[in-house]
Order: sequence, then C-alpha cells, then structure tokens
Amino acid sequence: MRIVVADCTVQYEGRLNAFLPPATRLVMVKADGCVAVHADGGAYKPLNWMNAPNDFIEEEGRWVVINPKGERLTIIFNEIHFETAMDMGDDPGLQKDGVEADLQRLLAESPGEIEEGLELIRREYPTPVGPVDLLCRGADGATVAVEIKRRGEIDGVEQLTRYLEFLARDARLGDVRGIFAAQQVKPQARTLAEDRGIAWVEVDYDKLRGIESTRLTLF
Amino acid sequence: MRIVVADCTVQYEGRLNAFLPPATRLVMVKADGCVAVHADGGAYKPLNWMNAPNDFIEEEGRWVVINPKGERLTIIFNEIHFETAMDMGDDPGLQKDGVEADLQRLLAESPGEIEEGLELIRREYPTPVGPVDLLCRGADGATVAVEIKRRGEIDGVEQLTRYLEFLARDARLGDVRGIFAAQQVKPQARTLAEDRGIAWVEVDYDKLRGIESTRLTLF
DNA sequence: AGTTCCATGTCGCGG
DNA sequence: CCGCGACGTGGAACT
Repeated sequence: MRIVVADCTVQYEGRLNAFLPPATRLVMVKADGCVAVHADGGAYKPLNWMNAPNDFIEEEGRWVVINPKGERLTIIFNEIHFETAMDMGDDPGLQKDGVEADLQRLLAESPGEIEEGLELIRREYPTPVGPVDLLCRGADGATVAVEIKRRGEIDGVEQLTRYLEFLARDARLGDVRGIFAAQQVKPQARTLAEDRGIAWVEVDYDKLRGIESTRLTLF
Repeated sequence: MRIVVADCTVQYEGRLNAFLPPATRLVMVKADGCVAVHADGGAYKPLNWMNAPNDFIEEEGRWVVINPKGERLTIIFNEIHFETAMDMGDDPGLQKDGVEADLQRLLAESPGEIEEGLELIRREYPTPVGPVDLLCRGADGATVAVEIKRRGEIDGVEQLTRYLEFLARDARLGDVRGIFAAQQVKPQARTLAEDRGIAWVEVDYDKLRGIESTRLTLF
C-alpha cells in the first residue's frame, strides 16, 4: 500500500464528471491498484476513487488512472507533504454473522417460529420474477410464500406481492398466501402488507440462534 | 487525520457481528472521529469502520469505539509498524455533473427527446405518494407521467406505477399514461413496464447536453 | 428526529 | 460477463 498526503486537485470522468478543487488530502493506492482520495472527514467513503483493475500513468506531479471501461481519474499534485509505502500482505478476510442468509437458514430450520404449524416445502423456490425465500405449507393446508428481510421495508412487500401474483397462477399450488418476516417491520411496510392481505411477523434472531444451538446439542 | 499501520485484530458488534483475524492493516481516524480499517486491497470500502460521532476509548494496545446507537468496534493492536498524524484542514468538497438531477433538468428542457411531440406541464408534480419527475402533455392529448432514472430498474417502474394509480383518480388530468425514461433500462424493468402498459425509453445524456449547449449558444 | 430516495453505490452469487 | 439482490448500505434532502 502506498500513501501520499498532498495538496492536490482531482478530476473524475466516467459515469459522471466530478472535480475537486485544490486542498490537502490523503491519496491511498492499494496493492490491487485501486486508488482512493480521502478528505479528513466525511465517513469512510473517499471523495474520489477508482476501483481495480486500473492502468496507472505516473508523471511528474500528475497521476492518471484509467480503467478498462474508459473511466479516468486525474490527480494533480501541487505539493506533497508526506509519502510512504509498505507491504501488508494478504488479508484473511472478514467473518460475518447475522446477515439475511443466516436469518433465512435459521427460519428454514424452524418455520414454526414464523407461524404455528408452518412446514417447509423448499427454500429459494423459483418464479419468473425471482426466487421465493421459503415456500411452505400452512396448518390450514394453504401454500405459504415467505419473504425474509433483516429490515422489513416497503420494497420487500412489493417483492412478495410480485411472487404471489405468479404463484397464484400455478394451479398445482392451490390456495396461496404470503407472510413477510423480518427482524423489524417498518410501519409503512406493515400498512402496505395488511392492505394487500399479506401477514407480517417480526422474528427474534437471538432466539432462533438459541433454538439452533439447542438442536445442535441434541443431535 | 491519524494513520496507524499495524498487525491487529478487529471486532464489530452492532447491526451484525463481524470479526477480523490478525493481519497487517491500515487504521485511519479522521478529524470527525470516524474510524476505518483498510486491507491492502478490496476497493475503497474498509473491512470495518465506525462512522462519526463516536466515543473513543484508547488503552494500551487496544481501541474501543462506541457510537450513540451502542454499536461497538474493538481494535486490538498486536504490533504497530507505523504511525503518524497530520492536520489537513477543511475540504472545499466535490463538484458533480451527471447525476439524476442533471438528467431531469435536461429532459425538462427537451421533453421531445423522450417522445415525439411531448410538452412539459411541470417538474416534480406532487402526488400523495411523492412527486412525479415530469408531468407532460402528449401529442395525443393525454397526460403523461415521466419517471426518470439514471439506471432503470424494477423499483423505478413500481414507483411510476404508484404515481399513475393516483393520477388516474384525478379527473382534471383526463387520460393518463406513463413513460419510464433512463440512460439504461434493465430487462426486468422493461418486462414489468410493458406488462403494466408503461412505455420505456433510453435517453442519451451526452446528446441532451449537446442540445443544451446549442440552446445556450443560440440565446 | 424520522422518512424517502439517490449512488461513480459496492459486493457477491448464480446463470 | 451480465443480471439481480443484499448491504453494518452511506448520505443528502425534505418533513
């Protein structure tokens, strides 16, 4: 990784055009060739950047970075205050727990936590407009499409609505209804779901993880 | 801005849990108190971060960063390879051209580029579910709602559908139809639009900008 | 503060 | 390689 702190101007021409007037900024070049220009504030996002892979033209006081799509970043260095480079080696990467995939897996193992008596038919049931997270059978005999989100917002309800439109056309499935399951369901999403006859339910991730660990202990 | 290059492990507990095994990384602390942990690769996004504002507890070989929502980032430094700090001052900020607002402005000036004979009634026409980008009159006399996106995807069609539902109830507007305009319209968005009787069109930003510069030259 | 919507979104997976 | 959906989405504008 290479780090330069300098007074510079920056121009980006690509998906849009953007320009940075002269000021002191940090320019970071990573081992994979990506470039980021950071101000001393404004969260983790750089003011300007180019993702790898890049062609890198280095001239006196001027860098031109071009990617295969023809986007171009030009950095003009007025004065360099500080510069260093170092080798950091590969990174083992980030381990995550608690994303939507984890939630879906836990609910597939315990569909009864969504609704009493619910049983899984299959995960990722395909439709022409995308896969239904969980296709289930309800205690009432109906086919139940479950859409799972970490945060339940209006577009999740729209998504489930589209699935239900298509599932309803499939005579083999019989009666079809929908359940919108999320760790948190926003008020507007509740309203829209209810308006469309879709049930919604908030699920407790920690409780599900508890159920899983109990199950793993048993077997 | 403060920069530390160190062998470290990092843990985040908040909206999810995430863990970084020991490796050499760059830790950046900006003047506003935000923290970012970068590997030497993987685009501009840090592996882990905390946005400002933060409480910052600095102990020997260990930083704990806590935000008002109770999310927590813990960095344990095994070995520090390099450290520096510098004052970079305020940044004048980024100037952009070519975002959705610019596209909307250009299309408002040249609605005929969306459809032959189209004339603007007004921009940001209000409805109870949000403003319609452009409300126009078609050559056929119909009222035309235009939704503009840089990249036309399925949500944009949903959005326009909601507007059309409301506009259709307003008797003063007469016949109402919709056009989905974007620099690029994705296949699924095309399909959904056609299914709902909504026209879609791809527009050329550079051509529009050419038309504008011609117009500015003329007057 | 809460909500909505854009973004050079980025990222990862599957066809 | 493209399409599609999740993301600790972030961030800004507006209520």
